[in-house]
Amino acid sequence: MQNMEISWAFRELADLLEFEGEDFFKIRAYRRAARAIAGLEEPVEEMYRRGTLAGVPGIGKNILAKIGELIATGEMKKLQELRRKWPPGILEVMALPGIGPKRARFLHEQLGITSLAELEEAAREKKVRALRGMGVKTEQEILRSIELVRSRRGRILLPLAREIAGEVATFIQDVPGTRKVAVAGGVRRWRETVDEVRLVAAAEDPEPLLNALAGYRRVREVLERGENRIRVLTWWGVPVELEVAGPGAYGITLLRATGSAEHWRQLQALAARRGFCLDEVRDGPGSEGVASVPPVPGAPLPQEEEDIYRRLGLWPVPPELREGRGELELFAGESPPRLLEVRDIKGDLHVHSDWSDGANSILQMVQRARERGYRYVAITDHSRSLTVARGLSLERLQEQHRLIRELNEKEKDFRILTGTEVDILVRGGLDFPDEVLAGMDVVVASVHSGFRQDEETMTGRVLQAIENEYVTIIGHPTGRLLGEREAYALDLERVIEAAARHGKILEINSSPDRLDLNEHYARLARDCGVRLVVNTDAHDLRRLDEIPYGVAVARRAWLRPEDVVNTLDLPDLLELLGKKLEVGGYYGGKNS
DNA sequence: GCCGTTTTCGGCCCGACTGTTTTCAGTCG
Repeated sequence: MQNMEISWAFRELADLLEFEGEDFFKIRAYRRAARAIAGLEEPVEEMYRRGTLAGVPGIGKNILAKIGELIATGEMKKLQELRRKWPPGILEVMALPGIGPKRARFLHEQLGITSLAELEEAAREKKVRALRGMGVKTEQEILRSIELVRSRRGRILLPLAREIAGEVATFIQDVPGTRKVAVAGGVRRWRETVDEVRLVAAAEDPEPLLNALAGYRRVREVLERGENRIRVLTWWGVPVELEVAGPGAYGITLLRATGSAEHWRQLQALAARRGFCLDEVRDGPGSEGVASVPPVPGAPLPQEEEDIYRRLGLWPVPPELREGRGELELFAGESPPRLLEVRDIKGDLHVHSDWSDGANSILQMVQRARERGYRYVAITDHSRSLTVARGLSLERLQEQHRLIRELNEKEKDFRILTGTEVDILVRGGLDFPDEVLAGMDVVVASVHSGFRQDEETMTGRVLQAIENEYVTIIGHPTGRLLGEREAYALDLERVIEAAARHGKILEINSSPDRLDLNEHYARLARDCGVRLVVNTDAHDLRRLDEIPYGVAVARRAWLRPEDVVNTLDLPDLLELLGKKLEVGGYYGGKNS
């Protein structure tokens, strides 16, 4: 059993117990265990067998026993009981913004609500507003939330999609007859969210591969099947489509299956102008290899994507850029553009530690950053107002910075930058006074409160932060949480314009549920002369490794290394930040 | 539920906001 499945089981257990009104701390313990399991780097099964699982914080006697049960039987009795007891739809109701366990329970008791559809009907019939403690506003809010949930239904975040794609691809790779297999579709293009996983394989005979996938243990049902294509619904509720191409048609099949549809259409048009024909590879015998770019007499059929691009007079277009937004022109020049790559990143300027709500110590985060090949990392814990995140008081902040200066004296070839993620307060202004901010290397200013303010107010808050001379970076500028929370009302064009004017850096937050700024605004910002930074906002070691998600956003925004400040070497970065290079002693604030 | 040179029992996550009330319950970050 995979870590993810075990983690999910505990999450579901926690959700159902919450609906039942079980003790808050017990629920939190299950959630913590779920997170801990998801964050493990080794397979839980192995750790369980070796006896090392008991040492993981958050996993005690009881949870360990439940994990043992899951590993041995594939089931958890307690969870099964709860699943029998409550209809599955109640969890969706409880997940609605504004609806928690109490209200979900209340709606269930009063109106017999067991699903979103039933809740929607009740709200439309104005039955919700009649309940004690609810009114017209709540009812309308419920209808709006249901609509939002509907619009994103079936879409999943990239990390899960990549995990599914990787697992199924590995499985197909091992099927006898498979020559090669690749991930295609939106996953390969690094889209923010996807609604399916697409794979392309090369084999002489598609049959064994299609059969294998149809019988794969994580496949719930076969949705469609053709001669060389199969679409299945997986255990995760995500459709997976596998297309098998004959060896001669692999490249073109992969190209088409990667998309986007618009990119493919433009390629076809370009091919037509050059007297080629990019055909669909169709189902059915005889179609393999017909897939064409044929008419260069004597030339071999292009086997790989790259060959097809070259035949069309283009540099191979990286998958992230294949959106039909002008990339063909970009890659038609004398030399291909040099886009940002993960290996260009020399440090992370937004990282949390266990001084606030991070899970790991400064030294652990630094060690991991070193392992990634970074030359610097900024420790930017939360500021004092964010009490839920154990925001640092002035005293603790200064203590932390003293510690960092000491640590830096021992570090060679690496620099820990002092910093803060300072709250942009509800009524404007920052959570630390200027003279404190002045003494730090990196000041990330972010909004964590008052999300529902109107656009004018919110934009004013952010502009005020940009105008503060000690702020270096605006963190996760729009505050969106993919699939959970819309961006707050913000006039981003004014923000970008102000950032350009004041020389402030805008963040591309790599957290896969944020990706904030998104590719469109990142590109706009760059075009307006704003520098960007790709940060992880990591709260634990593993999340330091999420940098490729942010880099993918940057690439989809066509950013080059020089557009992104954390590709700079330390001296150049410090110069940009207006800081001196020498180690220690540069913490010049009044409070040092 | 987990955890512990403050404890094997009693802490763990608190303050603000919202919509509903007319003093508060529920939700959220």
